This record gives sequence, C-alpha cells and structure tokens, in this order.
Amino acid sequence: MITKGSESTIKASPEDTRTRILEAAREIYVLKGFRGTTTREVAERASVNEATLFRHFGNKEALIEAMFKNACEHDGENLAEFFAGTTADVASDLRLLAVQALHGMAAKRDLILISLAEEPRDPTGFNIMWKTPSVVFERLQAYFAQAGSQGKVHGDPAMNARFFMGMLFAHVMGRCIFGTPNFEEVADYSVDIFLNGIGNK
Amino acid sequence: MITKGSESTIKASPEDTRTRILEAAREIYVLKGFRGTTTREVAERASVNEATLFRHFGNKEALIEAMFKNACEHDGENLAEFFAGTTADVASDLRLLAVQALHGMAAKRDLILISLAEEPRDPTGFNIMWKTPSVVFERLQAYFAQAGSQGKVHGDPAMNARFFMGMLFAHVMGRCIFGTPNFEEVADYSVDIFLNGIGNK
DNA sequence: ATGGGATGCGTGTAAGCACTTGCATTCGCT
DNA sequence: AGCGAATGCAAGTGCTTACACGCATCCCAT
Repeated sequence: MITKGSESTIKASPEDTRTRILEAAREIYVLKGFRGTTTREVAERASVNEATLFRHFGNKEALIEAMFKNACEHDGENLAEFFAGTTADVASDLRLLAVQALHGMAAKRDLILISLAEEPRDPTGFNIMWKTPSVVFERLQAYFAQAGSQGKVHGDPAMNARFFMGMLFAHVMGRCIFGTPNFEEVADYSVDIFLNGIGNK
Repeated sequence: MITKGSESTIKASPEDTRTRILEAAREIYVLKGFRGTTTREVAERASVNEATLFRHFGNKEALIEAMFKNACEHDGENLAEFFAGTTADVASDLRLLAVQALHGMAAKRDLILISLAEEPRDPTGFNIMWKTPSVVFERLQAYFAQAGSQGKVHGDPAMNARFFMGMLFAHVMGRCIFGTPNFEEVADYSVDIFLNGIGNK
C-alpha cells in the first residue's frame, strides 16, 4: 500500500513491488553479501511480506540473480557512438569513454566490489556484472589497434587497453584509500598521462 | 597429533595449532566471507577439534581478526630502503617499489578484495589490511614532492602517487578481467608509461 | 610418578535461517 | 456486484550455526 499523488491510497502494482524488492535486495546485499542477506530483512525494507518475496522470485538465489540483472540492465547503452570507429581526435575519444566509464563504475562500485569478492562462491553475479566491461575492454583493444595502424597511437593494443581501463578502475575502487578527486579531473589527468606515456606527447 | 620427521608421532605445540587454525581460517574466509565461514569447517580443515578453536580465540570474530593480523604481520618490511630517500634514479626507485608492491598485493589479493567488500559490515579487517598501503601512499607522495623539488619529476605529488599506485592496484585486482601478464613486464611498463606521462620522457 | 596444561569427544542449547502453507483481505476490472 | 489476482498474516518445519560444558586422554616438565 502506497500513497500516490493527491488521490487516496491505492495498491501498488506487481511490477512496483517487484522493483521495490529488487532495490531493497541490492541495498542489503552490498552491505552484507549473499549469506548475510536475509529474506526477512529484504522484505522488511521493501515493506512487503516475506511470503510475497518468495511468490515473486521462488528462492533467495533467484532473487539475487534478478537483482544483478536488474542492476546491469542498461549497461553500455551509450557506448555505441564511441565504438562506431576512430574519429579524428584520439584524446577526445578517450576522454568521452573515461567519463562514461567512471560514472558507470562509480554508480555500481559496491556491486562491482562484492561481485569480485564473492566470485569464488557465486560466479553468477560476477558474470552478469563483468559482461559489459569485458566487451568494452575488447572493443578498446580493437580501437587501439586501428588507431595504431593509422599512426595515431603507439604501443601494444592489449597493454594499452589494460592500462587505460586499469587507471579508471583503480580510481573508482580505491577511492577510499586514495581519496576522491572529481571525475572530470581524473578523466583529464588519465587521458593526459596515458597519451603522453605511450608517446603521443 | 602430527607425524614429524623420522621420529615417532609427537604432539603439536600450542603455537603450531594456533597457526594451523589461522591458516585454515584464511583459506575458508577468502572463499566464503565472514558469514559463510563456519567454525566447524575451520576446525575440520585445521584438523583440530572445534572446542580447541574457541579455547584459543574466544569467538569467531576474534579468530577472524587474528587471522587478518597474522596475514599482515610482515607487511612493509622491505620498504625501508626505498623510503630512506630519493636516490639518483627515479625510474629504478619506482621499479623497485612496483615489483615489491605487485608481489605483496598479489599474495593477498583475495584478502584485499574481501576486506574491501566486507568493509561496510566489518571495518576491522579493512583497517588492518590497508594500514601498510596507506603508509606507502603517503610516503610515495612525500617522495614525489621531494623529487619534484629537485626537478626530477613534474606534476602534483598527490595525483602522481594516486596514479602510480592505482596502476599497480588495478593490475593485481583486475587480473581476471584484463588477463595476467607477468609482474616484471607490468612493472616496467608502468614506470615507463608513468614517467613518460608526467613529462619525464 | 605426578601434576598441570593442552586437546579430543560428545552432547546440548538457543537462536537464526530459508522456505511453506492455509486463510483472510483488498483492489481492479468487467 | 462479483470474480480473480496480488498481497498480508501467522504459524510452523527442518536445518544450520556459534558457543558451552563436562569429562577422558595425552604429553611434558619437575
């Protein structure tokens, strides 16, 4: 039961309850991991009866999997333009990718970490989570190969892709250790160091 | 009871049982996390009775904390030479640090990940785990400041430290996504890109 | 040989967990 | 009005878990 607009109270739609449960599940899962997440607590936080949760998802495992899928639903939607092909300016290409990747990863930092840590006991979440980044990595490698053949960048494409993505990855993941400058700054600095570093000064 | 050498079977010392329990705890903890780690399984793997485990550590929480401390006991032992001060060659300084850091982090990759992921529910392990890296980070920052004042490197010391350590960090943590070249190669490449990148070509 | 410390062993307990079931209720739709 | 789908509610089941306790056993130092 949820109050909606200026009308009287109406019943939430099944879709609504479903997404409320998924959101609650995520909030608790990133705090406590799989074993630490109890169906009771999820139901409570979603303001839903525990039985309803099971009626929707069958069991806890399926719930968590649905939660992962839900979180990654719109991954990589705005990457098409970048990967259409090399444009004139490598620096601005990379900067665009950097900003998008930084924001995308930051929005799911907690899930990314948990999926890495829980990988040995539950590869499901890991696989869902890393699908898009893997694609990006491969595409970026191809991008460097192409740009390389045009003489726009130097160095091994695989190593370059590894390092460039690694720089972004490290910034998002290690923010609690290394502090948190804003993403624009990081993106600029990354592209700068990187292109300079591989000899595009 | 453990057979030792060609002599007859002798009883293991308390110290011995203690470390056996700690090792078993680590093996299971990195696979299953805190909630997933059961005292029964740890005891089993350590070939020790469950009661013995409690007699040694009191409770599960204390056991895990002891395990973290034990794992970090010898952290940063061979960093003194590096941080004695700037030597003639920045590149070889950094390369030395890189190789040591890469090996150190790789040996504890699983624990590092888990400590990051479990941070919100249990900062204890996190704090133990990240003590040395934090120190390294600060010292590296100071190193860059000093080297900078001598005109050996350019750029903001904090940003430089962040980026350099970030590159290493990303390589160890992301190895399953980005593949795993060997550490010597990574160290060389990192120092190279980095120094080039900040303008020390 | 003997006493004390460390360990094994079994049993027990109280709590928490995923998941089920049967029934009452409420809302939207025709 | 009335049907059906979605939900609430309460009680329960069977399993696992951390942790406690009492007692027997074994080793080592005196």
